[in-house]
Amino acid sequence: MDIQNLIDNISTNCSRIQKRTFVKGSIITTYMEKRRQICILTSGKADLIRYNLNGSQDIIDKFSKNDIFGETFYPVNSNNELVVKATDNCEVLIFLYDDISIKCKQNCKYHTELSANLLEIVIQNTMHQNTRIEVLSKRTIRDKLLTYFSILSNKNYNKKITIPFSLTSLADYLSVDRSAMMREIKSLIDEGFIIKESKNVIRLMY
Amino acid sequence: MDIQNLIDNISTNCSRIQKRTFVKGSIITTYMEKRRQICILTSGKADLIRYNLNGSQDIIDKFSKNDIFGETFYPVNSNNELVVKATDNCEVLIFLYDDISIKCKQNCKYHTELSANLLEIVIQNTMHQNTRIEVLSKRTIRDKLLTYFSILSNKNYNKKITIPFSLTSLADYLSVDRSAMMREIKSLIDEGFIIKESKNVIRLMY
DNA sequence: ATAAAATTGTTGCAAATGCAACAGAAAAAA
DNA sequence: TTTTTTCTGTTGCATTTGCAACAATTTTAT
Repeated sequence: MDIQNLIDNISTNCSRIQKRTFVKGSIITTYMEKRRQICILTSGKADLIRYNLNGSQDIIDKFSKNDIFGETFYPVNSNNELVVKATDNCEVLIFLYDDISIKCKQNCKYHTELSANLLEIVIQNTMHQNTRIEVLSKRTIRDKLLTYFSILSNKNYNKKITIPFSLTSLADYLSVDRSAMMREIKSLIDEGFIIKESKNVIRLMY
Repeated sequence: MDIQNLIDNISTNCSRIQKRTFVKGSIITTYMEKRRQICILTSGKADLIRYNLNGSQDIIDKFSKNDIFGETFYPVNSNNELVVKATDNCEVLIFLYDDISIKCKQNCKYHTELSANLLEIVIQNTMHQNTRIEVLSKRTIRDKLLTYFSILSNKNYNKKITIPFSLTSLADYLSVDRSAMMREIKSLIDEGFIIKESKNVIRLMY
C-alpha cells in the first residue's frame, strides 16, 4: 500500500485516529504546546495563521491535499497563537504523536499502517520544504521563477511544464508581489526564455 | 537517551551505520537517485552544492552540527548533480534508509536506538525548515530580520537575543545581500526598534 | 608576534520590487 | 442564464535591494 492509498483509505473507526470534516471558514486546530498533534489534510484547503500579540495576523503557510501539519512540526510558544483555518471544506485525519507509536485498542490495521508509514510521510513533507526553501532563497523574482520552473521540468523530464495552481497562488508560493511576478514573466517571454503555451502551461527554452 | 546524546554516542562498530570523518574541502557524498542515503553531521560544517548542466554551481543549503541530509530528503534526478562538500573537518554518520528499519547483524543497541529516534530527528529538522520558510517568506529585509529576531526571542522568552552565528551567515540564512542587511540593521537601531548590546547580542524594543 | 583570512561597517548607484489602482477575462455561484 | 467572485494582465511611482568597492576591525593561522 503506498502512502497515497494509505491516506485515502484510513479507517475512521480507530479510537486513536479521528477523521473529521470542517466547513469552509471553521477552525481546524489551534497549536498547543506539548500536545504534539498531527493532522493530515485528505481534502480541501487550509491556512496556517499566526495571531501576534500586537493584533496582526499573518498567513504563514497554506495546506492542500496530503499536507501534514500540527504543532508537532512547528515551534510553538505562548507568545502567539497559531491557528489552522479551513479556506474550503476540509477532511482531516487527526491524531497525537504519542498515540501513533502505541497500539490502539482494536489493534486495527490502519493504525499499524499509519504508524509504519508516518516517517515516510514526514520525509515526503521534508522534500517539499527543501524545494520551497531552494526557490525562496533565490534573491530575484526571475531566479525564483526559473528555479521553480527548472524543478518542475526536471521532475518530469520535460521542457513543457504545467503550473499546478493559479498564478496568484504561484506568487504566494514564491512569496513575491503578484504584479511584479507578472511583469517578470512577461520579460522572460519577451527575452525568449520561456513560451507560454496556455494559461498554466509553459515551455522552457533554456 | 535524548536525541543529542544518541547522536553523540552512536557506535562505530555497527555494520549498517558508518561513522566517517572528512577533511575540509573533501566531498562527503553525492546524491544518487533511489539509494536513499541518510547522513547526520555530528561535527563540522558542510555545503550542499548543485552543479547545473550549464556549468553553474549554487550553494543551496548549509549544514552544521546535528543537521540531517542525503538524497532521502531531496528531490534528485539526473539533470543535475547534488554534492555535499565539507567546508570544515567533519564527522558524519552515514547509513541507508532501508537499513535502518531492519536489524543489523550484531543487533546493536545504537542501531535500535537510531531506528526508534529517526522520526524524531526528522521532525526536529522539519521544525527548523518551517522556521526558515516563515522567515524567507517575508518580503522585505526588515520583516525578515524582525521575524527572525522574534522567533529567537519567543523561544527563550527573552527580549535579549544572541544571534547564533556571524552576521555574514545571518545574511545567508535570510538569503539577502549582506550590505543591504547591515543597512537595514542600522535603520532598525536608528528608529529604536532594536539596541545592539554587543556584536551578536541584540535587545528587542518591540 | 606577525601575517593572513574572515568579518563588519559603509556608501553610491542602477536595477528590481512592492504597492496601489484599474480593466478585462475567466470561473464559480446563484 | 445572469450575477458575483476570482484571476489575469498592465502601468506609474516610490521604496527597497543587490551589486561593487573599499576601509577598518576582529579572528584565525603560521
